[in-house]
Amino acid sequence: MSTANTGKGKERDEKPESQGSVPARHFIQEIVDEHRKTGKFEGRVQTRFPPEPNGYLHIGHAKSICLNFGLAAEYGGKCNLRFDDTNPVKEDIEYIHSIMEDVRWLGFQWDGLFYASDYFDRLYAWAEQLIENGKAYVCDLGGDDVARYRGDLKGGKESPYRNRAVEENLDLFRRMKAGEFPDGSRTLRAKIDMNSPNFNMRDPVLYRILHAEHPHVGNKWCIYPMYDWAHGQSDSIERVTHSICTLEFENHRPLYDWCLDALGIYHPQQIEFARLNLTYTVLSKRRLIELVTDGRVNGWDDPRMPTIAGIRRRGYTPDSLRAFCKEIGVAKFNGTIDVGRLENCVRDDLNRRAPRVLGVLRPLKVVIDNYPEGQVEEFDAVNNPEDPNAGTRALPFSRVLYIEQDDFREDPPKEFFRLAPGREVRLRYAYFLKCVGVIKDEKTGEVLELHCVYDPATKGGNAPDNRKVKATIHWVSAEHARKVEVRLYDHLFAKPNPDDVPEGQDYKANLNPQSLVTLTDCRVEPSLASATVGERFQFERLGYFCVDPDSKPGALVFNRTVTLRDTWAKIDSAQKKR
RNA sequence: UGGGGAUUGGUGUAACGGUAGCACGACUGACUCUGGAUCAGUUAGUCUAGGUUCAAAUCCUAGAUCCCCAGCCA
Repeated sequence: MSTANTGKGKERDEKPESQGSVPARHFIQEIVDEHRKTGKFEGRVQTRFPPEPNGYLHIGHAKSICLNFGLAAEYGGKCNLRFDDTNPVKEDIEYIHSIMEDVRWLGFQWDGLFYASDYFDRLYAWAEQLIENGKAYVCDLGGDDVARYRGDLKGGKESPYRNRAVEENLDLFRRMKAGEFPDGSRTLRAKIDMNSPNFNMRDPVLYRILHAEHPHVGNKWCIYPMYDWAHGQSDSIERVTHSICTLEFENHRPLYDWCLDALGIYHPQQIEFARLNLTYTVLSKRRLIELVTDGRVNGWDDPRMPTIAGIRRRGYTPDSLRAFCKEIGVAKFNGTIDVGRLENCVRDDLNRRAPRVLGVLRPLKVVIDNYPEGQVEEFDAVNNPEDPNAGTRALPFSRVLYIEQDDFREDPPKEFFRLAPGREVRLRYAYFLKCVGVIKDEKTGEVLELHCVYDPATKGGNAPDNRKVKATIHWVSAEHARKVEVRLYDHLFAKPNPDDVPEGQDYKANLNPQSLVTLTDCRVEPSLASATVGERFQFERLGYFCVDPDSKPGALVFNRTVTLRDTWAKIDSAQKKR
C-alpha cells in the first residue's frame, strides 16, 4: 500500500477550516467514481506505473506516479510497477534499478513488480491466435516500404502480403520467432484498415525482428512485440481497471481497444491526462539523455537535472515533490507550470523541518577593534523557530568574524539597511556592531576588511536603551568556522521556454552558463562539522542547503537546494533597472 | 488539406444551465533578532461571433488558436 497519504499536506487537508470546503476532484477521480457507482469493475480500482527502462525518471514521471499510486491508495486498490520493456536496444538494467529506487524514494510501494517481458509467451500465443482468426499477417515489406504504403492524409495502400493464407502466416511467424530471418526483414502486422484516418489503425506492426539481448529475459527472444501489442494485454493480464497514460496516447486508444476486443479478453479502460511541462527546463527523455551523454551536465543525478535523482541530490524532500504534484492538479490541458511553484513547495517543506545554521558564502573579514583579543563567548542559537522541540545550540563568538560580502555596502543605496560605514546592525544572537573603518585594495578598490566596534551592553542582541537597528546579519567566528565548498544552482536554461531560439539553433543554445557556480571558500559554523550526506539545513537569510555525496571527511560540499525568498534582491534589481 | 484532443486572471485549477471560486505569483500593510516565516488586504479571467433560455464558462452553430498522429520508439 502506498505511504503517500501519510504526508503532512494530507493532514492539513483533512481538517479544512472553512465549512464545506471539499477538495476539488479531478476528472479521473470523477470517472472512477462513476465506475464505482455503476459497478463497471465491480468497484475495483487498479492502476499501474509502466515506465520503459530506457532512462531515468523525471519530475513528469513523478506526476504520473503520484496519480497512479495515489488513486490506488485513495480507493483501497492496487498499483503495480510494470516495466514496459519491449525494446531491448534502448533499455538497460541500470535504468531498472534507478526507477525502483526513485519510486521508493518518492514514498510509494508497489503491490506487484512486473515486466512486460515476462508476458512475452502469452503475447506470442495471442499473436498466433490473431493470425488464426485472419486478423494479422506476416509482411515482407521493408521499413521504407511500410511507411510508403501507410500513405498520407488521403489514405494508404494495402501490403501485397496482406492476404497470405493463415497457414503461411503461421509458418512464417514461427520461423521469425525461430530466428530464421534477419532484423527488419519481416514484421507481423494487424489487419485493420489502410484507409483509417487514424494512422495507428493502418495495419500497425505488432512484432519486429530484433536479434538483441534483453536486459530482463536475456537471449530468449529475437522477435519483440511493439508497445501497442504489449501494453493493453499486459494491463489485461494484471486486471488493471484504469490504464492511465499521457495525451499523446489518445490516438492509440482505438488500437488499444481493438487488440483487447480482437482477443476477447478482459478490457481495462485507458484514460489520458496532460503530461507535465515546466519552465526553464526540458522534460523529454531524448533531451535528458542528450544532456547527459554530451556532458552538458554531470550525469543523470546532476542537481540541475529535472530527474528525480537530480532533484533528490539537489536536496528536495519526497514530501515536497508529492505536494507539488498534488498542487498542480490533473487535467487534459497541456500547460506549463512555473518552476517557481516547485521551488515554493520545497521552501514550504524545508521551512518547517530544516535546522537553521549560520554560514557565509562570500566571506568578508571583520575585526572588532574593541573586543578583547583571545576572548571567546558562546551564544545560544535557536535550531528551528518553526519547531519548538528542535532545541538550541552554542555559537562561538570572537574578535575576528566573517560576514557576507553582500551585507556590506560602502555606499549604500536607498533601502539597503545592512552594514555600511558608520552604520549599526545586529549580529544574529550576539551584539550590535558598528562599522568604523574600511580597508581596501589600493589598486582594485576591493573591500578587504572591515573594522568595527561592538556595544557590550547589547549582548544577546537587545539594547538596554531600546534603540533599534534595521538589520540583523549572519556571521561566523573566523577562528571556529569550517571551510566548505558550496555549489549554487540556477535554472538549467536561461529562458522559460528552452525552445525559444533563433532560427537554425536548438534548445541547447539556451543552456544557462550560470546554472552552476561553485564557491570554494565558504565558512560555516562549527556545529556543521559533523553533518552527514543528505542532511538539509537552512543557512539563515540565504537558503536551504544539503550535504552532497561528493563530501569527504573534513571537506564538506553543500548544494544549494533553493534560496530563501529575497525581498531585497527584488528591490535591488528593480533599482538597477531604473 | 485527414483524424484525435484542448482553450476560465500572469500561471495552474474549480464551477456539470442559477452569486465565476481556490491555489501560486504580483502589489499594500502589520509583525519580526532571518529583508525568511506568519497574518491581513488588493489585483486580475470565461478564445471570437452568432443563437437557444427568465438565466450560458456550461447547450447549439460557425470560426480562431494551440497540442498530438504518417517509428520495425514508448
